[in-house]
Amino acid sequence: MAAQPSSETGPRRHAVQLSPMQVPKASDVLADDLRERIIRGEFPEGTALPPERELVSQTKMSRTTVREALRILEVQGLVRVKTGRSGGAFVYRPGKDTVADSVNLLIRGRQIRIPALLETREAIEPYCAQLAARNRTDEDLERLDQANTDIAADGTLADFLQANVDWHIAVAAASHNELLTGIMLALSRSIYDATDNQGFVDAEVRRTTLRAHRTVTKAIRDQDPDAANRRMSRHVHTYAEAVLEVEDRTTVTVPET
Amino acid sequence: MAAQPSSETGPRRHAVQLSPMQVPKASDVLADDLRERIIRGEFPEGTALPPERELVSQTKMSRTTVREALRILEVQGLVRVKTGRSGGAFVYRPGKDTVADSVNLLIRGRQIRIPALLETREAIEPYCAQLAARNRTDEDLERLDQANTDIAADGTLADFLQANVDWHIAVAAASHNELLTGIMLALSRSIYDATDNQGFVDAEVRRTTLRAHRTVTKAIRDQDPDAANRRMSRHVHTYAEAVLEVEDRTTVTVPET
DNA sequence: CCAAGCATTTGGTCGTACCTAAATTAGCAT
DNA sequence: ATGCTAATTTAGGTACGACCAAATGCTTGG
Repeated sequence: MAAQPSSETGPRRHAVQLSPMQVPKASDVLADDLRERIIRGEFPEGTALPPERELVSQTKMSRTTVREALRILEVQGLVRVKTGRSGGAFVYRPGKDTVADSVNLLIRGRQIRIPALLETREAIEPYCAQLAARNRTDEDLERLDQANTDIAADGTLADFLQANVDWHIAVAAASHNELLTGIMLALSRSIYDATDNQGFVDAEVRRTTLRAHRTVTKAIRDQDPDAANRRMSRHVHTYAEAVLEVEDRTTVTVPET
Repeated sequence: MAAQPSSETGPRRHAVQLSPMQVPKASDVLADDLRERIIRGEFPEGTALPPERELVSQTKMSRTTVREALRILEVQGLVRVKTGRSGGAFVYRPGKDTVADSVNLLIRGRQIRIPALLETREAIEPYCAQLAARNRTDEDLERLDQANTDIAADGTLADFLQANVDWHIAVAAASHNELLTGIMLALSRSIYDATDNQGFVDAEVRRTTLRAHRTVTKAIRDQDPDAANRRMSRHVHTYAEAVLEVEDRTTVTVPET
């Protein structure tokens, strides 16, 4: 059909030059369009997109295509699909969960080591605490205190770790920076998973943690950004060192392949 | 068919109690399985999954289902699909791009403001510089120098911004922490987009930027983590203030809906 | 008035047919 | 023999059409 350039010496019938020709997939086109509208806020959160068959008749695409488009958006966390009558695809603004998921994928797939996780945390959390000290509201303080009492309560290991994570997240939330909060959320989940069956958390660690949290919380309450930063920095650094020490002792077994 | 509990006063035929029953979607099951295998490294990067029709006969699922599963993995960046003979789904390890994409979604969808972006950068980059000073190799230094000469060259605005981003990414890369690098990659892209048509970059800004980059680069070369952290902190903070100043002046027009 | 059962809406799965893209192979002309 | 063209083959992309399963709403009988 088309005249190919064949080679430099070939007889060029026409001087037309075409780029390699990119034919986007129909489902991507639909997905891109819907995504753009969702992000622009054209549909408020929670509204239902038209049912699949309706979209079919509107777009003149096949149902297969429409469904693939919806699936793409679902994976990206832009819609949630419910079955049944008055079901359908409901619009959600992209959330921190999506970021957390992809970070987790990165971590697991690239075999990111715990040290790297802890380093990242050391980078982010002190600044979070600093911002928290500047921007915290009274509700933020309540959440922090709640997490601290949960930590103080002698519960199971899982309880302790959860309360621990809650506190760190609360600090991030108190920074009132959604992006930082999202990243911390992702990190926390992964650090939790990595630290879970690492059983180095004894009573001593718990007490130390609680004390550190209290001092940081106080700095945040007193709106002392500098102290908050410094103390948090110290805390996460100490924690990291403790974890790494255990790591080194346990690194005999590398579960690979 | 099934005996419903109907109400508390109803005649319970049997004492059996069932949880609300969650039936995972077939495509999700397949996707989960494949994802798990990919992440575990069962298939080395670049290998082709069996063709769709082959998967159909293996899994006894319909082609629709198989295709949806593949689409999910594609969106998550775990496979790339090529058409044509000897095409198919090729395995890729999850990369930083995926994280960058989701961060961008979060930023655009949640209308994250530039200040929040800059704050996040202020949190991460100094520590990146610190790690870079500790872990940098000679190749890292080469990339940094290259970016700096690119910045020095009097090019277009886009050229300058690109070179600027390259340098910051190079710093992150020199930290040899893939996670931090991934996050910085995502941030840079977004900051680039946000700063692009903000036209506050004049010759003065360029000169200041170059000077700051040089001092940080020197600290990294000299393997002085403390200085690297301090100087980078100063640099990004200054830059942030400059951007915010322009922001305040320009905030007259808020292009919304 | 209320609950059991039916009907409807809407997503989920399946199967088949056909189109299109890309690589290989066969064929034809020089 | 060479080199271009055309057919073939393999794979994904799209389109219908049918039917299943779940959730809700509606109706009807008590």
